[in-house]
Amino acid sequence: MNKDTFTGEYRYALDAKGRVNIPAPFRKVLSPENENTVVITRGQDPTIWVYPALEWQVIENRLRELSALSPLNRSFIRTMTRWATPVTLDKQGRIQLTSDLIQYANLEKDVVIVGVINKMEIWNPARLEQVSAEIPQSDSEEFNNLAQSIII
Amino acid sequence: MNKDTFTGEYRYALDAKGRVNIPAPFRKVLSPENENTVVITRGQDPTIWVYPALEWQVIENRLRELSALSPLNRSFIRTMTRWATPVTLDKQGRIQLTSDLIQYANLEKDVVIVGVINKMEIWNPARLEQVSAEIPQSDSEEFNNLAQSIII
DNA sequence: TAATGTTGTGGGGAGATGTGGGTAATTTCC
DNA sequence: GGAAATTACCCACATCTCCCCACAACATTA
Repeated sequence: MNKDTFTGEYRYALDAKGRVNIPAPFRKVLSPENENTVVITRGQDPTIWVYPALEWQVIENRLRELSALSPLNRSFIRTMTRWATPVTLDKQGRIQLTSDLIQYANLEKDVVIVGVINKMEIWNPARLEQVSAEIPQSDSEEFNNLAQSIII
Repeated sequence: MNKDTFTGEYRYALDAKGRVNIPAPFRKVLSPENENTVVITRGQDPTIWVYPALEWQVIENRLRELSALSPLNRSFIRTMTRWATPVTLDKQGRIQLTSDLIQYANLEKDVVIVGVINKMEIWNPARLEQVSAEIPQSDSEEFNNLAQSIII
């Protein structure tokens, strides 16, 4: 099985302390070098992105190359890092979310965790449906072009 | 976890003596070679920049390489070094700010500390929101290009 | 069916963390 | 040199966070 590659969708409950389970199949492919640590941050959609620690370091290294002299770069670095928090899985395989991220993703009790190859996304189920409906789907030309460029 | 690399955002209170807490997660990644010492100085935005002592030495070396012959270089070197003050964390993990820097960053009781990879920034919360709103964001082409080249 | 392990969810308690204040040492100014 | 002000270091304590244990539901195997 591919290491650090996540696919599939799972439903869990966010508990009163703001903890959420990482799906057992995802825990199994999370490579040991991550030391049970992931980085949670704001996604581009209203969702929480969950990167394996190693994968996030790639982003960090790229950010480090950017000079802080340009205002645009400073702002970009800040928006990227501002919401990023490393968290470690507890003995039960859960992570603790920050209240800001819970708010940002509109999470309530029930959440959906989706594997999107190199990271996971934590969604409010209703929001996920909403966004999925808005975005062009299989009937759109763009979607077909993408599909043709990747599927073999 | 990456040493001397800071991400995330934390809220603290500046006390009557001008002291602020360094977020516990940041203290944990601050490598021992820094000997609990950081350098605080004026940021390019209205914020206080906080460098680990080691990282500041890298900056100093770069400044040293800049020729002092050009007036522009002299001015740049002067503004970077003029306000730079090394401070040591106390037993509780706080640092003492200088009144000049507090004024420069418009700090009042509540402050926000943001990790931006190689340093931290101490902000007046209102100022941070203001600057974030001013700078071209997702609607700017340049910003999107940066995002596409870095986000994975 | 019984036994055993895995998974998801809840909660309690020890230790860490954030914040205020006090006292002694040091500096500043006349 | 001495008084006043500032700084540096230490202690106190309420709150919160993280780590551990518990347990029910389900799956797996003997």
